[in-house]
Amino acid sequence: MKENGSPKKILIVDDEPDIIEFLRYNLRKEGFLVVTASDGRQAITVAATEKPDLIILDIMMPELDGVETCRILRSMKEFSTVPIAFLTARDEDFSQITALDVGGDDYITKPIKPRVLLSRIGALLRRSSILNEDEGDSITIHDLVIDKQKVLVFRGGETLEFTRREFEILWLLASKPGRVFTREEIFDKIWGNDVIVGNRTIDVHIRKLRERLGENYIKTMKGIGYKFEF
Amino acid sequence: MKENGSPKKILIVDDEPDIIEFLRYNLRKEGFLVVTASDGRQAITVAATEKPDLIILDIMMPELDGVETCRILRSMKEFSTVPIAFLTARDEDFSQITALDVGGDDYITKPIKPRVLLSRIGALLRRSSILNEDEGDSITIHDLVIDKQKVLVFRGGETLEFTRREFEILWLLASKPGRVFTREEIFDKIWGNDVIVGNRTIDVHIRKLRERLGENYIKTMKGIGYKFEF
DNA sequence: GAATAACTTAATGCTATCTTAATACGTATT
DNA sequence: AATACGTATTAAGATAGCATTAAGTTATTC
Repeated sequence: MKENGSPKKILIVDDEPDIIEFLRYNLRKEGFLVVTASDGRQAITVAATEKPDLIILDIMMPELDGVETCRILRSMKEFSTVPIAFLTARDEDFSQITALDVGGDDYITKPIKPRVLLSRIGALLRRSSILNEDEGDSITIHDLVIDKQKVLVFRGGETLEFTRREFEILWLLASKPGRVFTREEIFDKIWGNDVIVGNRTIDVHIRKLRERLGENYIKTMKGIGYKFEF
Repeated sequence: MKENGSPKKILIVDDEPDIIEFLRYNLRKEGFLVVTASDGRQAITVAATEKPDLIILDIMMPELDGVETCRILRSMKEFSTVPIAFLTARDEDFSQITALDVGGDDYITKPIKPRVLLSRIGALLRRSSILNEDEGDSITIHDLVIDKQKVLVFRGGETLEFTRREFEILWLLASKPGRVFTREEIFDKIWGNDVIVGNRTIDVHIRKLRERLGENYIKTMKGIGYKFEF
């Protein structure tokens, strides 16, 4: 499975060297960059410096267990949306509820089948939000500078703030000015296949965007979709 | 979620009666017509007689598996464009690549969550519009550039806008310049089999097109149809 | 863990777009 | 020339699709 953008970096956190090696081998083979840590504390420092696109956390670890590590990572701004998968032995599944509660996105049970692992990882990476893609840091169009790193929009001297969803939609539309995005496309890219939101949700976000941006940037093409234009 | 046209017919193909019943129940509840088959061979005959609007195929089946069934269906003219979704257990994901290769439009993983299922199906059914086809981004003929991504037509410096229907018709005609499209063909491609519109509707759209485009692009072939020409 | 912000849903209203229908036009055929 | 057939034109009617608002949920923050 070839990815399109730059290779994704995956952080593996486990105290058993065998597991780490197994995962590293399989992930490297598929073109992922792999960094590792052997406990929670280490995981946090490695994560901070390496900025992985996805984190695989063993639940059972000395020092700081996976669940706690996840909680801490999630509390850090830069990891609030990075996909985190838990690794768990088949039977200690008490963890599933807690794990997902604490902001994990998936759990993978040992023994690990490579194909399953890769498919899950694929799904998680696809799901990851627009904001996590590394391509392009800012877009400048007309009088706007849309800065993805800062999640801010500048116009003249003023600075406009948007919420996450609003910004994601704006970024998507502005990434190809003039091109029309259908609602389907927008749902796909912003929400992915797992979350289902009602039909009017998107309109509300568009309205919020227009409220702050003015009426002249996002155009409705009735029956077709929305586009960015000035 | 109310549908507009006539109720859509969905063919479910699975060898497990439980799954069939589960799907049937959930789809019926949403107003779909449901027909079923328990293996690939049966699926093909049922499809031929029932002419479903969408097909859900289990991958793992005795006799003829989902992938093969899909390949056969796709080779039949009437099913070359009908959306086909694959059903697959979470872990047997080797199929994903093959499945999409062979002409499947989506895969749905078991266990099936009704809301996800319905949203996917909705997306697949909506997708069947000219504007959503991926093929071809723009057509250049004579002095026109017809841009499907932007849903715009450029001529010299000017930009011409069209509504959805207008653009769809223009795109259709311009996709094979010189060739005559009968009214029936146009109805088929633009409106599909479910919506029925009166036969003056098309004239009105043609007129709108000519109004913006000028008289020299779309030619009426009396008693035959319309064609794009300059 | 209460307060605040963000997101989603739901209800209602609006209007561009689509469709219909009524009439006019053109051109073959008798 | 009269008829028939198919298309053009127009304006009015219907509707799909979007906008807007407020209220309800769910996340975040302090």
